[in-house]
Amino acid sequence: MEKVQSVRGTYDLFGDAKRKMKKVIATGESVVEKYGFEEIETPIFEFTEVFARNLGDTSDIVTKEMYCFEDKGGESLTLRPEGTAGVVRAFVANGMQQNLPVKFYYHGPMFRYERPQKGRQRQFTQFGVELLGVETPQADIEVIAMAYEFLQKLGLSGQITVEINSLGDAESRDTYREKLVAYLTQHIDELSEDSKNRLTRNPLRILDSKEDCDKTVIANAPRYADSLNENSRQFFAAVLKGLDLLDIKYRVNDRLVRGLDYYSHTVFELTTDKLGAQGTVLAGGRYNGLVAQMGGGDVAGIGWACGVERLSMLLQEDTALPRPIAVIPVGEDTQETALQIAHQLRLAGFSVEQSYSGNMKKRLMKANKVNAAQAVILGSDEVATNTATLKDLDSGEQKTVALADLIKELQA
RNA sequence: GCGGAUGUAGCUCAGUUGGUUAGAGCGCUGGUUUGUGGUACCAGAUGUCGAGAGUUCGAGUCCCUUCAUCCGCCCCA
Repeated sequence: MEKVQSVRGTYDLFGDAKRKMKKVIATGESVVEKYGFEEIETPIFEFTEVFARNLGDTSDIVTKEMYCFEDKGGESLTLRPEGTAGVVRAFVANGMQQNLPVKFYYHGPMFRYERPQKGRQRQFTQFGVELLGVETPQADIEVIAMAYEFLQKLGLSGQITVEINSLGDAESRDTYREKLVAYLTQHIDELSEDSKNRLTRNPLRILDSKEDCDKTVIANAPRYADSLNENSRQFFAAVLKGLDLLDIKYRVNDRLVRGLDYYSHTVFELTTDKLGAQGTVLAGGRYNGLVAQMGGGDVAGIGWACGVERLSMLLQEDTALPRPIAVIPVGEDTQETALQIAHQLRLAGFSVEQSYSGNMKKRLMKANKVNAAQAVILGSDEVATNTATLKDLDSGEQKTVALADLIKELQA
């Protein structure tokens, strides 16, 4: 075995990094369940078309980032690059239109063949929510509020900016696209090479280009808001009003367009400046056409997903494990008693570390290393009198207690 | 996919214009007498110097290739 390293862009997760990710997911679950969301688990791979057809032929995810493979039956399959398409597919496949609204959350690995950087892996974890069957702005408000509360509970709201925009309905989007393309075509010589390409492929993306020459052109570009029709305008206003009512701070960014084709109306991103170029930590939007596109009828949808690794990298403090109780036998003839006591304490709900070898000094050192709060010391003297020495490892104080009272003492 | 930087013990890093047995701190192991840790002191182990080829009497140091990480672009969570 020569290649012991993990494949590019993948990581072994353990220790503090793993604990932080668990904390992010557990926090997300507890928040989202209060809003009535239930967990769904869909397969980690799907027929390639599920992603190819629905994310948009022009998106980079589809054109160059998917892990596609053929199985032994000759089917083209793809490791999921994002969560929404799979959940919507499951929604349609299981006929869930009968019982709207449907609220799901999920978490698990996603795969994208990209160049790795900090906060960007080829296998990464997303936690996301999907709310299907609600057309009113109330859904947008609730879903954003949920995202906001989630980051608040993680202690991150202070370093996060909420950016929001509206792409409007299909009509508004088409109107704007035409206007924008017309404008940009006049200035095509001033655009960067990348943007010249995007002009035919995905012109909206030019709006958030980081190239200076693009920025100058964009500064005078037609504004998205001016292309929104009355319906779209009212919808967006209602969403913003709701956020105001809930005291959620946001910034309207009319350059914000999302990468995937299925978005309409509200789109939003929660970003930080602490992760370099990978500042987007949670993002989502409304996707009213997606269910119909998969043959599930006219059902509205909205959702978001967050990068669990990115969020956990923002968590400052090390996540502490619960402090165990160390059970320490002294001498050979006390081992069996120690085994029994450790077992009883565990049955009583305590977290117990048995040191497996060494003299008393060694075992106390190990107790210290696992951050034990108390040590139950069992020597032949103690065993002979049915007692144990209970030592507080913070203060160093110790006392003799009867074995019968041990659990009561530890609970105090 | 494009541009740039980096790669030396478990971790963070030092290593002088190429010159003999490659270093530090932290961590780890053992000890400072037999049943008392977290502090202190003493001792010890650990590296195919990312991998491969090359130049040279001699390469951790120079050239090339490759792999990986980091930064930026693209894109995105």
